[in-house]
Amino acid sequence: MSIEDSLPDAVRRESHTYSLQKGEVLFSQGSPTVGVYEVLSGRVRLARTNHTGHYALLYVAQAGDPLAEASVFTRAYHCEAAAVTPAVVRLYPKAALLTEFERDASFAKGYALMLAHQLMTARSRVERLSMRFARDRVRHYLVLNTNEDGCFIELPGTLKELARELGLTHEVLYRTLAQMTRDGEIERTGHRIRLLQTK
Amino acid sequence: MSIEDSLPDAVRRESHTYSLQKGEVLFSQGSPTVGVYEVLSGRVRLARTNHTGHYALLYVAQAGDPLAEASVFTRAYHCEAAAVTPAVVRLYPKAALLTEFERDASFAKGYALMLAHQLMTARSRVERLSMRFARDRVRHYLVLNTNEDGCFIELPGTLKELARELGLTHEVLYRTLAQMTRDGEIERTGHRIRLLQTK
DNA sequence: CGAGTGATTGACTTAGATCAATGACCGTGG
DNA sequence: CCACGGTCATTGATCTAAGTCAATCACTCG
Repeated sequence: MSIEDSLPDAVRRESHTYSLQKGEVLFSQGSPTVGVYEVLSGRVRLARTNHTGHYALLYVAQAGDPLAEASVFTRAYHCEAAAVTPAVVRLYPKAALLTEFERDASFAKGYALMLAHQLMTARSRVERLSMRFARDRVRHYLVLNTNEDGCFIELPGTLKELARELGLTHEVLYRTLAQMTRDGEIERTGHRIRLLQTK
Repeated sequence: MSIEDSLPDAVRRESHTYSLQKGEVLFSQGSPTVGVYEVLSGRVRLARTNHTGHYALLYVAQAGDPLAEASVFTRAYHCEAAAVTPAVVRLYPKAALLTEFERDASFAKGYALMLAHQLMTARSRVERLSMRFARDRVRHYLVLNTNEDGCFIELPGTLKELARELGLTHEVLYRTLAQMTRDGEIERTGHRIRLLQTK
C-alpha cells in the first residue's frame, strides 16, 4: 500500500535521496515537475498560495508518505513543498515512471490501486475527524486498525503521534484511553491495545 | 476532476443508473466487484465491519462523488455501501473500465490523475478538520475555493451543507461568517463571498 | 395558506484545550 | 558509572470555543 511497493525495480533503480534542512523548499508552486517523492524521515508540508497571497496548508507528509503523486501527469507543481523538520526524501523521476506507465499496464494498475487505497484512507480520516467526541475518534481508529484477528491494535508510534493523527491533544487522548480502560472497552499492555466486545 | 470527465465514451455508453431507497444496500463487504459507481443524487455511505462485528464509517459520498474507485482492480468490495437517503447512482462496469485501462495508456493516466486529485482534495480536508478554530477552517476553505481571480467564492450549496463539510454546526458557521464580516475579513452577497486582503 | 427548510441570533452547557506538575525512561557526555 | 537534559506518559485544575436548545424571520412549493 505504500508507494514503494507499487514501483518496479526499473523505477527504484533510478531513484535518489535528498536531505532537507528544516524550512528548506523541495519544490515551489509553478515549477516544472521532476517526479514523485517519498518521505523517508522528518516531515514535509505542502501548501498553496492564492493569487491574492492567501496561504493554505494542504498536507503534511511524514515518514512513509508519498508526495506529489499527480506530478507524473502534470507539467508543473500546483503547490509548494517545504521541510517542517530536517527530512530525507526519495525522488522517483518522472521520466522513469512515465515510461513504465506506458509500457506496462499492470504497473499502471498498481499505481492507480495504490492511489485508490490512499484515497480510501484519507477519506476515512475525514470521517474520523468529523466526529465530535474523542472517544468516537479513538474507537474509529481502533476498529480500522486491528490485526487479522480483529481484536488487537499495535500502535505504530507514540501516543502523542496518535493524538495528532486523531486531531486531539495528547492529554485528551490519555484521558480517553484511561476512561475506556476503566469502562472495560479496551485493555492496554504497553503499545498494544485489545478491543473488547462492547454489546 | 470528477470521475465522469476522465471516462471515455466507450465506458460511458455501458454505464447504467440505479435508484436506491433509503437504507438500501448497493453492495456488501466481500461481494464480487461489478464496477465503479458515481453518486448522481442523494447520499451513500461506505462502512466496514470488523471480524469481531465492530463497525466503522469510511466515507459518505454525495452527488458528484465517485464510489469504490479501487474496485476496478480488486475481486471483492472491502466495505459495504448503503443509501443514507433515497439516491440515484451510475455504475461504470468493471469490464469496460479494465479493457480501456489496458488498451489506452492515456485513459489510465487520466484515471490515475483523477485519483491523485481526489486524494489531494481529501488530504486538504484532513488538514482543515485538524484545525481547532471554526474561523481557521472557514479561511482554509475559502482560500482553496476562490475563483480564478482569487477573491470570490461561489458557495455550491447551502450554508448548512458547508457547515457539515467543515465539521461544524450550522449555528457556529453563521456566527463565524458574521464575525468575519464585522471584522472586515470577508464581504457577503447572498451565496457569494468575497475574500478581502487581511494585510 | 400552511408545512417545511434555510438563515440567523441569543442563552446556556460541555468536551476538549491549556497550563502545570510529576514520574519513568533513555541516551550521552563528563 | 552516574548525573542531567530531553521526551513520553499521566493526572489535576481551569478556561473557552463550539455544541445544544430555542426562537424568529424569510422563502418556496404544493
